Amino acid sequence: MELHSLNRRFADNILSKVGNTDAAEPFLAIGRTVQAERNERIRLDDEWPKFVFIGGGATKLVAHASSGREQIVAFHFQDDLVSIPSRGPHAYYLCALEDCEMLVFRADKFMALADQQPAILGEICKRSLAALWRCREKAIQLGRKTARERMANFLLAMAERNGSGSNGSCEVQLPMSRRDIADGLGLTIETVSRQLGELKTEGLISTSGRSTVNLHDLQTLRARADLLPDTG
Amino acid sequence: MELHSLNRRFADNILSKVGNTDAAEPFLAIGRTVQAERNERIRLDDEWPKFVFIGGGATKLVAHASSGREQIVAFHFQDDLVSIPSRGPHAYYLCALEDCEMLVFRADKFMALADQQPAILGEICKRSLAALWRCREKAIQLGRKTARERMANFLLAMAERNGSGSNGSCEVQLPMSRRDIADGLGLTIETVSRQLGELKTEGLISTSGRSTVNLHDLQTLRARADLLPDTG
DNA sequence: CGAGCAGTTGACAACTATCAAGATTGGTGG
DNA sequence: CCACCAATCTTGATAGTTGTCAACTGCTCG
Repeated sequence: MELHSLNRRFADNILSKVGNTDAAEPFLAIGRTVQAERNERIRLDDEWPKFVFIGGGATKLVAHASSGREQIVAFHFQDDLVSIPSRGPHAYYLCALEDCEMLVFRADKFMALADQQPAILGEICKRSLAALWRCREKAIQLGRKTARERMANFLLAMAERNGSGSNGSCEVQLPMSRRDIADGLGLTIETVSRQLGELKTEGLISTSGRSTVNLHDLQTLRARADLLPDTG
Repeated sequence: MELHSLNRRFADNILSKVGNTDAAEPFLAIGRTVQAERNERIRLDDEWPKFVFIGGGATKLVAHASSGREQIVAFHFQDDLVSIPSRGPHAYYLCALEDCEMLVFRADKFMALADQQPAILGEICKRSLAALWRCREKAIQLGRKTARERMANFLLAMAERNGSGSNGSCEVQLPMSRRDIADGLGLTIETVSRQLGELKTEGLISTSGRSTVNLHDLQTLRARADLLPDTG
């Protein structure tokens, strides 16, 4: 992706409702363009909260506690706007799952500009609330679900995002390693591996290579995820 | 708290930056005043996402999965603005920890009004992001902390919010039951009780009655919470 | 084709949940 | 003011799930 294309994409996604294309300039002036390779951490000083616009690629937002334990707090993909706090009780960093391109803004400056454009503010608001809702769903998973339920839920979520095929069966490409899955679900890689093994044994899924998973019985998987029925 | 006072409080907290006191009227027109007693669930139809302004009292935002398992996703107190999604993978409800008074808004109508007042939009934005950051911290706890660490962290957080006394020691009033603590930390009440017991045995805390806890050694508790050191 | 890393599997330990009694607490009514 | 009651909390014994450590297997990519 060329620079021009990144800026364009940012304008289209975040500033689209403004109508005035000049609106992009002050934002681009305070934004820093960053390219990151697969598995590269995006360097962000801890001093200021940031907003990061993902122009292309997939990223994980990781928190680390001491003792080397890490928790992936969210995955973010093309066109997402990620809010990253400065270092608090835990330190956060953004890491590329695949080659990425992004725009990094100091949050205070970004908000100062947004304050002058209600449409942009509304967009940020909408996205923040969506992120909050997703984060709550993750909290429920981490607090009250078994390894089996988390795994089923994860596979279904991936299928919804980028699964192909339908009528009860579905092929999914996992863009992340077992470690990332584990860090996202609050489990260990061994437990993830074992859960996949059990699902295979039961015939609910099959795998080929490291990243391809075939879901054979979405309905049973949904039951395993222990979500609420559609109505009730 | 009288009605007038509730409306006033809403205006002061959420609309304060507008300057124009007439700005409150359209909001109050679409808001529903709700009183709730201790342990009462606030009835919210599942149809629409909501914003709830807490005029007074303390509340818990609870998600329930099937199997009767519940996870408290956040506690909210006076002057907080709570965003509640409509029923998704899990159902949410707001519940009063003590007698409460609040204003309930349909989120879409609320946002439509806010869109016309950048200052209000900015305020919502700021609060949403703060809620997101808190939620992420909770996710880390639920995903990667032991019962002991969660308990220490919880006590310290409560101390920070409403603890009295200082110089290494601190008295805290817990406004919630053991069940609520457990549901907030993703544990069972028995585990919560045992963790408190251990902390007592070690002399780090002492309790009197059900809700008073004395923290005797904040520094050691902080170490127990496994948070990052202040600089690192 | 082989090296190195990612993933799997197994044995075991640790932690937390579950089930089941008891013990406190704080409020109520005598 | 005291005794009692129901609810809440604590404690104990046990089982189940997940983490830890270690060995092994199988991808991928040079």
